[in-house]
Amino acid sequence: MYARIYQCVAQIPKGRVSSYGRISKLAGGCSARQVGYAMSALPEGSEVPWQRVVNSKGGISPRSDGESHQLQRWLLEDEGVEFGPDGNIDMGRFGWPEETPAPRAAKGLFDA
DNA sequence: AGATTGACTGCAT
DNA sequence: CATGCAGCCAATC
Repeated sequence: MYARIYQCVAQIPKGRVSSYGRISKLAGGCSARQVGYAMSALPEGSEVPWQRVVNSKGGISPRSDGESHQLQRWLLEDEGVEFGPDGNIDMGRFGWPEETPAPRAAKGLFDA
């Protein structure tokens, strides 16, 4: 069912993250909710890097667990993803796909 | 079968 | 800049 979503999530390169909305579009035009729903329904032993899926703010959405979101952040940091002071990820650097306006600042960050 | 919820998103106030 | 509301599609009750 969610195979499409899981597949898209699995396509996220290591050290990158994507938002529900993007995944939903990549998944075939579903809604972001279905992505989140799929994540909630995601089995524990899944090979799907659900941790790379974040909200539009590039941050982690607190779910029912209350602790898993911290684990998610930990996993992302372990992959090389850098979190901002607001607990958000720089979509200009780690966002995937890089369809962001890519301000010249982001380019500099890449080189930096 | 109808109503409600859901790890969301974007625009409007 | 923070809160509110409507849209989205699918699953669960």
